[in-house]
Amino acid sequence: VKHPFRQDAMPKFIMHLDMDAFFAAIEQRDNPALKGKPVIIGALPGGRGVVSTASYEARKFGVRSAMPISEAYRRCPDGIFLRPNGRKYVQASEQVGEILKCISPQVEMASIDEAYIDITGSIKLLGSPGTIAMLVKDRIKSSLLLTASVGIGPNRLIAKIASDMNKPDGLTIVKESEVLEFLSALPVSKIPGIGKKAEEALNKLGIFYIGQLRARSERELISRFGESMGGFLFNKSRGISSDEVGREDIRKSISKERTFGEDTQDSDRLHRTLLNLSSDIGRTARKEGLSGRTITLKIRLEGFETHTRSHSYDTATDTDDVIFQRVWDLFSTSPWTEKPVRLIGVGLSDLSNGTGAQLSLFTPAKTLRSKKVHAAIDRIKDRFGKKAILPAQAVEPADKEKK
DNA sequence: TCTGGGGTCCTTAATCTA
DNA sequence: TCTGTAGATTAAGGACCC
Repeated sequence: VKHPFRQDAMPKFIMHLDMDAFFAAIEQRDNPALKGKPVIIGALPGGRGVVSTASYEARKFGVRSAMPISEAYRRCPDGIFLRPNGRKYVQASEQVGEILKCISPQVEMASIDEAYIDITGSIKLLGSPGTIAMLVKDRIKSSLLLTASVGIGPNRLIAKIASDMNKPDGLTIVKESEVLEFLSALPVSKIPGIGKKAEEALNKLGIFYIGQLRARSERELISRFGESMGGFLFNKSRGISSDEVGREDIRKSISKERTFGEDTQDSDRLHRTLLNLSSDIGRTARKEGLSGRTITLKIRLEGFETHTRSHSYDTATDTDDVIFQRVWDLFSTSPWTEKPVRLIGVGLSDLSNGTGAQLSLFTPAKTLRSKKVHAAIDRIKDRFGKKAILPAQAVEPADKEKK
């Protein structure tokens, strides 16, 4: 029997686990004086910055993630404001990962506080999806002293929306047969990927709930929102989404940025900051064995006016000096060198492994010889993906012959 | 309200190239 | 060889996520 989610296989059981107020909960766990108190992790009041995580006590005051810290302080002046302790959170996240790997080998940490687990194969061994969810929650509670909310559904979309239904310490299971009914009455903004702008655009068309979205034709959605977004909306409104878990993603870019305490025009300071950001990027790149050929300068002026300038070179780099020299070149030829700067940032992209030569050095396929080179390159692309680098030795002969 | 830092992906337009 | 075009690539900006 065909069903709407997979034509060629039995439905899976996908679990999404979301740690509750993760950063704040860790701080409360490790400092009993914070228990039961409104704890706000992020920038400190008085500075420029936003809330990263608010404890549930702080949420009662209307404090939310991504809220400017000044606003959070206005709403909750007696809150306890703390800077994040990243290392501690990474460690806790890894511990969560270890617990999940005992349940199923198919675990994907989607962020520091979220994971997808394919539990389809674990049911025979461990019991029903509900039993497995309780097992996970209990282990996290007893060994880490933290709570998590869990959603289970036939694919990633349903699992993710479900985990958000009953926070904190929640558990929501959506059977395949219940998917459409489950989605119908939810606001369109519950679909991950629909933010403020997309929600406004849909509301303008009289679409507020996922059920109303489903009532629109694919043709209409594509004509209004374009091929990509239209197809996305059409599928998600029907609960259609991937059920693959565990695809490790390769990083596509490295970036570092700094917001100044107050806007600055001090070119020495900008120079120093770019130098520091460049060497941070170089360090990260070398640590991960990556180098990049595209450099991006990001600049935010007074009034949040944001610009980027980028340039792609034909050689990739992971070296502090080269990154700096390239980004300085972009900065000094940019038109905003005189204006007060709020933020400055550096990015490295079009990444490849190691410091080797790039695919972009290809010679034109005009001769038989270069066709051979192309065939070799295609084989490498097939095997390693189109971003694969060509070992230096493999490039050089073609290069020499060309000259 | 006054907006961090680290990412990913999408769109659009111009240009290059197979 | 000429011409036309589909498809990459580059650059800039923005939406979105945690």
